[in-house]
Amino acid sequence: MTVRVRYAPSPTGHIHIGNARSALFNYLFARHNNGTMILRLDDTDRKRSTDEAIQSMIEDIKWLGIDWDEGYLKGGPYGPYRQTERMDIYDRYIDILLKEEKAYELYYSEEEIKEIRNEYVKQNKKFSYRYLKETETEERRRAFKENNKGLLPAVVFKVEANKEIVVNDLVRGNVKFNSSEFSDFVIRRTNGIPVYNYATVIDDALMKITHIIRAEEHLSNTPKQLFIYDALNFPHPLFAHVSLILAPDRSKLSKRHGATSVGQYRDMGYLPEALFNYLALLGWSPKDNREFFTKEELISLFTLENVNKAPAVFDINKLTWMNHHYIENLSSGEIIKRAELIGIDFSKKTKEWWVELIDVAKEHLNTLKDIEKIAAPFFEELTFESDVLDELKTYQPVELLKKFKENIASLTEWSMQNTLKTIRQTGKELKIKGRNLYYPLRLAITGSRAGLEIHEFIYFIGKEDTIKRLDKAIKELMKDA
RNA sequence: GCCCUCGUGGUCUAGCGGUUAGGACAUCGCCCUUUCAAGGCGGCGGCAGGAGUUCGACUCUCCUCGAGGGCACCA
Repeated sequence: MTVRVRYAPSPTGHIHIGNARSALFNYLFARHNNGTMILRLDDTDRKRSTDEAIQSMIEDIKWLGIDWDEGYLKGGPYGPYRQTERMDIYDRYIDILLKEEKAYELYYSEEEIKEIRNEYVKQNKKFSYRYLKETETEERRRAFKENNKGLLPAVVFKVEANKEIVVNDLVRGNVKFNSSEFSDFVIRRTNGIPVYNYATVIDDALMKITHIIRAEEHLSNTPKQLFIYDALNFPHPLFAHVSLILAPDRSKLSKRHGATSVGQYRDMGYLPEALFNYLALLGWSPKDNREFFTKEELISLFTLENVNKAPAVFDINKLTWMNHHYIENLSSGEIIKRAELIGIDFSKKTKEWWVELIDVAKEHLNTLKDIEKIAAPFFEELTFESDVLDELKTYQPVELLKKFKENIASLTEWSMQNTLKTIRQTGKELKIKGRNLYYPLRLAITGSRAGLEIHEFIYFIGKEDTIKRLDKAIKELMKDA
């Protein structure tokens, strides 16, 4: 049996981190088993599934490094792969269910149902479509047709009472439900569009999906889907319900927690290989103490047995640490290429200048965006925040700055090595060393507490600018002396 | 309310009846006699609780508690 898995997002914009991990697990599982990865668009929510939304979803998934063999944009033997293009197929099976009396048509509008349901809730009575159907009159049917032009009666699936149903789940074992916990449910709306729990079954069955790997939030609805499999005599697929990714406060990761989409992480300067690696390790473990894996290694190691049952908190700190590692291992040229892709501007200096800068700045970069932070002082006038100035004063650095200016001015051969030598030389002459030597120079020349090593910074801004900056700092310090 | 799932340090995890409970991120300290950062070394910190079963439970069973998810003409 060849493995066939699918990623079936509802394209409503950028891919959510949780969905991205589902896609990732499907992808790894497919590749590990030499199976087929299918991309299907569950776009029955027409309001939200715009063309732009589909575009950014495709961009995100490709950027992350996930590709697929069959489906949207690729075609295949079981198409079309967009639910909105499969309406005739859904209708065909609706007809079968209706004919076999496994479903029924209900002549109530959505609004009417809502009202009735509210009424029932108020009276503490249990709502059921079945009762409505049993008490439905010929008169109501006639009235529905007359009053609801263009609308069809809803189609409701009949749930048989008191049947045990088990979800065969590869990560949770056999999860048992009793059908009496469920009541009849709508499978086709009055507007003719089928509902998720129905459409997904038709698609998964017809597309011969063997393993459904998806988030745990779907587990409780799986019995409903299994009822439909059974009603249509479709063989059950195997399931793998993967735990949710949680925010630091242990609730479901949502917009109020900050960045939650793949696109946002790309724009913040995270590398796809870092996100890929990090996400793979969230809820899955190779049972090994290593942390860094290439895509190929993950593919060869990935199995569903090693998927974790407990939900996992998304930790941006660890992602950032991982990202730093991946950036540091890229060549400076490659880093620039990647950074250009997210719109970082390299036009103010030559390519050579940037490569040289990034060669030494690499180890400071947590994200690609940090390049802007590190480069900013080169393009901005030197200014002093009052607290930085106060701190600088505590070193009483005027003599040091003057001496250093003198030494740097007489430096003939401009190199990183020599700027460092000049600092040491100045220190020796004044008998200052360590933090007392380097830190005031850093504060005076950059106006900032962090960044490149100070001799590197001096090298990159050049002699003239260094002297100008020293003058400015000295002037600032003398002001209220 | 009903149903389902889960529970190892702050976080991600290894462990599948006998371990000084291992690793990583974060945090703290030290070192790198040259700063911040990076790096190296080290420290703090954990089996949710209670009953069983067993010579012996993080590991097996039950209960409690806690967390999350589902119960839509959303997906």
